[in-house]
Amino acid sequence: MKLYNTLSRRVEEFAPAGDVVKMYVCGPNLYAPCHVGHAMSYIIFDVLRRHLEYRGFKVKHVQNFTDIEDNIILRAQAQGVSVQELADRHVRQFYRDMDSINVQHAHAYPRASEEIPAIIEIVQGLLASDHAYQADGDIYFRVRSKPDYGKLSGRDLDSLIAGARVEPGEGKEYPADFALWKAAKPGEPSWDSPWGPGRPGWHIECSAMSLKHLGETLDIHGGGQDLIFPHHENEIAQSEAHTGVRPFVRFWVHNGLMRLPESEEKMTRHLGNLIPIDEVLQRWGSDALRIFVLGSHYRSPLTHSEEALQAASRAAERLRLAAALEGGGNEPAVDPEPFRWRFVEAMDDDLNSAGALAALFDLAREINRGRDQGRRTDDAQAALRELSGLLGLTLEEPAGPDRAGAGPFVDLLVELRDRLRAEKLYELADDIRARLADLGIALEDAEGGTRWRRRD
RNA sequence: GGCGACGUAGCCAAGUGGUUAAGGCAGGGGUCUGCAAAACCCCGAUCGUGGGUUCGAUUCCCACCGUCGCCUCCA
Repeated sequence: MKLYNTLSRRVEEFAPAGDVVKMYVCGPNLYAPCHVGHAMSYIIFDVLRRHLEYRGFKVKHVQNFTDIEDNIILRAQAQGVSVQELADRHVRQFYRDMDSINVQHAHAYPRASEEIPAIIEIVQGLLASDHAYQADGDIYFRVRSKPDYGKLSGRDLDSLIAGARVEPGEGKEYPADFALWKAAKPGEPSWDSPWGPGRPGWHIECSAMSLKHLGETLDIHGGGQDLIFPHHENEIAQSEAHTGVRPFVRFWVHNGLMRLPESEEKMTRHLGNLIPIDEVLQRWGSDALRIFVLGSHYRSPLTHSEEALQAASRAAERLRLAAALEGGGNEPAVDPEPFRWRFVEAMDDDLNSAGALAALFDLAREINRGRDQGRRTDDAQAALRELSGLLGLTLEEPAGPDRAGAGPFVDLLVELRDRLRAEKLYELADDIRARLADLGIALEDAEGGTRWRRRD
């Protein structure tokens, strides 16, 4: 398949270097719960993984948790709990969120706090090779020791410094140097090291964890576009300086960011302009969220909106009904293969999920048409379910937990209404239908009997 | 200020140097239905503005306008 590589700024033909695709995706900082922006990113990499597997590649997927860092330490102190406790709480929430949006679990979820020895080893190596230096117990990476520093984000050191946003920093030799290890301050969690008690800087954890779990060269390293600089730039510098192996990553893949219509700024936790994952799920369901996300290209920014989710929700219903409704007959079967071909071709083209979805909707129409014509549709419906699954769609009705338990009562009303209709008491029957519609229950009088389903 | 991305029908959004510019949602008409719904059929785009390259550009180049991202924690 073809995949855009941030490093080359081009779409390239993708294949793993070995027999397994080594894929590392930057995970969340555990200082707060994830929001739909995270969901967007993890859905996209989930779909990338599913497609690679469909294409016959074996994928090893690793995602980290950041559980040492300024924000999480501050939050824990503010809430009067340990960093560990706060992190654990958000890890549990993370797994619930991933399950609810049908994201396949990674094969490993390393945590920074559990990889300290590996981190220390790398820092030692960088010190020994003069790529790093010590200043008051802090260790900094010497950015000027890497002539190609800036190659991922497309910037040179002069313009970085001229940008004036770089903090000169206490003991730094050079303003753009970044911390590998920070000396402990009072009250902070710390670990023993050859340089005294301290904790790792932010970027080094990913270098250590990817090296340990996947090796010196990754096939794919993913994350949001906001991580390109400085995080991923610094990872490259550290990792390549440490191992001497180039490239650290063969394909850098970055997703566009989600934003809110009011602010038109990206959604991010420190701005507080965010929407929790479960809020979207409870209202619209997982399939609607995925159709919303996958309906545009993964590298484009996406604006969160009620209208877009509403539209995606209706679209999900369309696919669900096409896959589920029975009928048809023994006329020649509907052939799903042309649609499968279109689907795969779109996905192969830099993960064009919008094009793949379009193929799915066309297949749905073909199924519906075939059913009207008395043709066999079971194979086509099976294909629709299978291909939907490659996008992580369940084609199941959203749970709607607030109405749980209402089912039997709706059944009762529907049954009573059917008797009214049999008596031709249409006014009453229509009134029941209208009142149920107000409550979010849609009725359909089909030949085999009345169907009902939830609808906003 | 530096680097980068985007601007396609009412809304969301693919895509292509040249036959009819995907798909979803919303809307209008029709078929079906007791009436609806679902489904099916039909209907909508001078592709931000102005130049340029070309036999021909929405697609390539330049300028401008607008929006956004990174340059600081960030998916």
